[in-house]
Order: sequence, then structure tokens, then C-alpha cells
Amino acid sequence: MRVVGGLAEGHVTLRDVAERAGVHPATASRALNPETRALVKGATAQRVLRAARSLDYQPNPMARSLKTRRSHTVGMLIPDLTNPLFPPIVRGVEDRLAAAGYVALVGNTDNDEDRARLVLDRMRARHVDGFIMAIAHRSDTLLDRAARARIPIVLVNRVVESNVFPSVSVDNRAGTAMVVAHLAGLGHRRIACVAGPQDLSTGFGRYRGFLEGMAAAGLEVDPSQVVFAESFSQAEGLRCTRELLAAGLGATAVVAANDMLALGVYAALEEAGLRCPADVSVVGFNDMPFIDRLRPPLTSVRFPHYEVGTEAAQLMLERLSHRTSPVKVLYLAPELVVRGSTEPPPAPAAGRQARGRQGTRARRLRAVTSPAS
Amino acid sequence: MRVVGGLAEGHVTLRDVAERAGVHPATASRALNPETRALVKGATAQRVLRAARSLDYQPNPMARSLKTRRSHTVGMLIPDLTNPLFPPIVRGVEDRLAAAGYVALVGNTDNDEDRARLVLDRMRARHVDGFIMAIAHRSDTLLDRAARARIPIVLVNRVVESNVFPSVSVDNRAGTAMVVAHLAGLGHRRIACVAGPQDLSTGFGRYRGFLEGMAAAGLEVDPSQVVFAESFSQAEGLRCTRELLAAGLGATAVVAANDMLALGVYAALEEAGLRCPADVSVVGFNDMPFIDRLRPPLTSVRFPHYEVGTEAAQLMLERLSHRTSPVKVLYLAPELVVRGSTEPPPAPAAGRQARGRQGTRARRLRAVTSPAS
DNA sequence: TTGTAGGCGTTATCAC
DNA sequence: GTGATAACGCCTACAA
Repeated sequence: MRVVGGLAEGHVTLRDVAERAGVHPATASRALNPETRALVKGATAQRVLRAARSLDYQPNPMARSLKTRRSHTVGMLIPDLTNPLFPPIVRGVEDRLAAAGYVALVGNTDNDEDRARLVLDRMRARHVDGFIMAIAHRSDTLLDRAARARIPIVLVNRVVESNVFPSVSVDNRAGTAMVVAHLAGLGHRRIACVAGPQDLSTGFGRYRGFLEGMAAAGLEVDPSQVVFAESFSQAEGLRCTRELLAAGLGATAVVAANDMLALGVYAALEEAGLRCPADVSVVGFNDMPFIDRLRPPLTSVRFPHYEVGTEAAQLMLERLSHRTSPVKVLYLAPELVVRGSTEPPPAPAAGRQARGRQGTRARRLRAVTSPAS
Repeated sequence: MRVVGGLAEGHVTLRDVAERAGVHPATASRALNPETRALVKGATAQRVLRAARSLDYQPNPMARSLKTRRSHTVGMLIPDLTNPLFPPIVRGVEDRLAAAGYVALVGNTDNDEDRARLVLDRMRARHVDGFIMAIAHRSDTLLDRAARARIPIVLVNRVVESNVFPSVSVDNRAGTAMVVAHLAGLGHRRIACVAGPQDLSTGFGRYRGFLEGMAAAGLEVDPSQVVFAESFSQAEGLRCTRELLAAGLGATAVVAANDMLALGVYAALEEAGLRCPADVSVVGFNDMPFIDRLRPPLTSVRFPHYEVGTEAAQLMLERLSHRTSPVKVLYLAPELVVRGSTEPPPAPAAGRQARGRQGTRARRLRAVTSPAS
């Protein structure tokens, strides 16, 4: 420990501990490592451990990694940390990894294929032991790249058809089916859908859930009442709903593929002079923070974000300890959170229903002629 | 590179590059390192670089760290990543660090002194080159601990009186003063304050800004119209506003020390049957995501979160390259974002003003007798 | 059960 | 300019 005038300079090394305990560094190493402690006599092991504690010995992870070729570091790729979806997932991952002595290196890809490749390479250079990928693009060149390097991979919110990677996802399909069942239960018969991008597994799964939910409720899907957003954004929600309105909104409820789209739906309805939920019910997906503070508070599907993170980390840790364990594909059940944006459809009585729809049409026309923003 | 049947196995090392270029590993090392490249003849350097590129050589950071005792890693301590305040800051830090070949290790302390110490020790064990601390507690044992280890420190949103650490903060004082000026400009004369915890520098600075703003506008501070929250939470905002109401809300505007508190103010006003902004204007601080989607959209002070992160990383990088650079204390100017929650006080005309206040009092009594939640 | 020796991949410090 | 050599701190055959 390079003792200088009784003061500890720099870091305490294994040699210092060994010296203090009066043993050879190799013995100290064995005593300190739980895996090999059995090889050393109980008494000596105790002496070494005491010495280590008294010197506040911390093994140097670089030296250890250099030898063992494991960095105790896991790379985590996400699109963007400032998207409120990800912080809870990241925290879940970090907490679970930390408990096992690992740390996460988080990289933001901004949904950019090239940036993702760059981040991935950087992390490979840092010798991460594995990758947790929460990026949703279906193109698989990245996965190939990592898989070829024989680095363990865990997918988050993304399932590859061949099921060769362990993954943790929320059950998007089941969640959206629940949403439709909820609306059908309220009495809605004509339900529109602002679907997400179909090249993202979330968008795809939720759309499938919509179709299945409609079928299960014995309802027909009107093709003119389904619009596909090109991204999960307010702007796209607004655009899609305008399209719905332009096609003649025959629906009394709109299922949005996520909360951001739902915000756009709100905006479009407001613009068209339609009230939510009195005229149209709206449902989102994700239960984002503060979504309960909107007017009206948005009915949404809660996503166990944090648990998705801890489970993903858990799968990674399993993969890192026994490489042979079978591939697990885990789905976490979502939960429907009913708030003020859904209620029974307007005017169940025939006469009032007719009036209601008449009113809707009139407003629609106004909406169509309003300038696009 | 352990060439086996023409296929690259495992990792390419410096030796492989040297061999390929026909030079000694030491020379290859010098050629590859920009700092020492000048020591090598141009032609040889070129040969080495070509060899490295053709083999796709990636230096092993562990081996390098072991030798240089620098991990190119910076520890970042934050209270909680799921607090929407932090993701943009963290991203700013990560982006700026990444551009310089560093990575951030993020640790969540949950505002817990012990956890913070634990995280800090773990990071020290991983040999981080520096700490960026975005934890706001005023107690300084942690700083001492890190400073004693002679590890560079940069503070975020926190200034130590002695100014011994570089820091980046938003100018809380100026921001709140701006808020008061805005309200005074609208005609408000009696302004209440839901202040933050005074042991946090944010809470302290904003309260000072409130006092200065009032003084600057020539307004008096009514002590009964200032309540101190014990934490930056909706619940505390609610509690404090109830206290304000119980004391007889003489004010026509409430300045909350952050947006979470402002949400609590909204709730309390609603509970008391008071309308915002018709009866009472409300201002928050931070401009959190989606705060513009509230009813009414909250007037708030925008905090250049991302830039705080990049600047903090910048200060750290400067510190890491020239240890001797002078300590910089940086304040970033906030921006007032005026939305629907502020408007001129009700009833400028004498008669209507009296009616208005009468109404307020009646509602207040109802509020006081309502059960606490 | 413990000690010895060599090496993980890199860089710093010598020589040449 | 370049090559040789010795670390950095730890782990692990192998020998004793």
C-alpha cells in the first residue's frame, strides 16, 4: 500500500493484504475469492479476510478483468433516455445489476441505425459482458453483429420471431385486447384505431391485439376507421385522427397505440369541437407519468416498466452465469387503468343517437376545412 | 490474434498489429496513441495504422487502465432517474462525455445518505476518474469523502459556499425573481409562496429569489402567505396550500418552488373550489414534460436541463486534462414560459374585487372543513 | 494446504 | 526512431 509516514497513499493491493496477513499473494487471492476459499485453511482465510477489512481492500476491477476477461459491465441500448418510457426500465436494470456487482453502460441511439452501431462498437471495445437491447427496430443487423461476437443478448420489448434471444416484454397484444374489451363492455360498437408503426414490435403487437379484441367482442373493424401512425408522436396522433375525421368518424371510441398518440387524438378532437369522453372515448397505452393529470385523465394500460428492467437484468445475469440455460421469453401482464377518458357511448336512445351523430358530422366538416398545423 | 484456419478468434491485440506491421509492440503502441505518435517516423506510423485498421484492432481498455490508472469513466450521482428532471441532464452528460471517449456510470441514491455513500464507494472501487454529483443535500460528508480521495468533482445544481468545487447550476434566484416580476407586471400585489425545503440549495435559492423579486417590485411579503414544503412533492404542495388557505388566502397568485409543488397547489385550489387562473394565478418551476398539457397549462421556468449536463461534463473533462485549471462556477439563465395558469388578478374594479374576495373567503371555509387526504 | 511462476494487453523507461 | 524490458494488479496451473 506504499505506506508513507503512516498514511495510506493510493490504493490497497492484494500484496498489501497478503503482507499484512503474513501469507503469499496467491493465498490471499484464494482466501478472498469465495469460489476458491475452500482451498485454503479456515484459520488463514480468516486472517486474510481480517487484513483485507482492516485495510479496506478493494480488488482492482481492471486487473481482475484483464485476467478473467469479464468486465462485470453490461451495455444497455435504448432509443432515448428522455423518453419517459425508459427511465424506469433503466433503473430496474441498474438496480438488479448492481445487486450482483455489475454496472450498466447506457447508450442512446436516437432510433438511428448508424448511431446504434457506433454505440454498440464502443461498448464492445469496452468489453461489456452482455447487451440489453431496448431498441425496437425490426432490422436485425445489430443483433447479428452482437451475436457474431458471441456476446449474450437480452431483448426488451422486442421479440425476434425465431426466438433465439431471451426477452422481456409487456404483452402488447393482451393489453390492447383488454382495452377493446373494456370499451365493448361500456357499450361501444364502433371503435376506431390509431395504430402505431408496424415495423416496431410494439406497434405491431398492439394492432394485433386490437383486431383480436374486436373479434372477441364480436365487433367488425371498419377499415376506414384504422389509421397507421408513422411514429409514436403527438403530431402523428393529430394527423391520424384528422384522417379519421375526414373519413367521417363513425366511431364512438378511439384506441391509440400509445399515450403520445392519444395526446394527438385529444388535440384533434378538441380542434373538431368534439368532447372527450362525452362524444368520443379515448384510450392510450403506457400510463406515462402525469397522464393522470390531463383533462380528462387518460384511460391507459399500465406497463410494469421497472419490473421489465429487473427481469431483463435477471435474464442477463442468468445468461452470464450458466451460458447453457434455456432461452426464456418472458411476457409481463399489463394492467388497464380506467380513468375519465372512457365512458359509455353517447345517447343510447335511438333518437338522441341520431342527433348525436348528426352533430358529429357537422363538426367533422368544420375540422376538415380547418388549416393543417 | 490466434489465427486459426484463417479465421480471427477472440480479440486482436497490440502484438498482432505490431507483427503485421513488422514492428515491435512498443512502437505500435506509440504509433497508435495520438499523444506519442510524434515519436515515431511518419512512414512506420502509417504502416501501423493501416495494420490496425485492416485487423479492426480495438485497444483493450482494461489493460490500458491498469497501466495508466485512468478508467475513462466518470461516476454520476443522482437522486433518482425516474424523476423527470434528471434524464435530460444525464443525457447531456453522457453525450458530452462520449464525444471525448468517456462513459458515465450513473448511480441512484434515492436521497439517502447511506445509499449515496455505498454507490460512491462502489464507483471508487471501479476507479472512476471523477464524480459528477447532482445530489442536492447540503451535508458535505460525501464531498469530503470524494475530495479526500483526490478525485475531481463537479457539482450540478448545487453550490458549496466555499466555492471549492466547479459547478453548473440553473440560476434559481434569478428565475424566481423573474416569476415575481411577471406576476407583478400582471398587476398582482399580494403574492403567496409555497417554498421548497431550505436545506436544498434549489429550495433556498428560489426562496431568496422570491424575496428579492418582491422587494424589487416594491411588494411586501406577508409571513402568513409563505409556507415551506418539506419535500418537492405533490403531497407537500397540497398540504402547504391548505395551510395558506387556512390562514386566509389573501393572495391572488401562488409561486411554487417547483412543478410538483404546483400540482399540489392546483389540487388544493380545486378542492377549495377556487379556479386557476380566474381566482388565483399559479407558477411552477422546472417546466417538466407534459406540464403544458395540464388544465390550465402551467406557467413555469424552463431549466436548460440538457445544457446543464453537457456543461457539467465539459467542466469535468477540463478538470481531467489540466488539473490546474481554475475552479469555474457556472450559472445558466432560466427562461420564463408563460402559459395559461397566470393572468391579471381578478376584478381590478373596486366593487368586483370585493365580491371576488368575499367569494374566496366563503370557499376557503369549505376547504378547511374538508377532510385531509 | 501453500508457494512459485507466468501471463492477461498495455505503456513507461530504459537502452541502443 | 525503435527495440527490449519491466511493470500495472490479479488469477491460476503447477509444483512443493
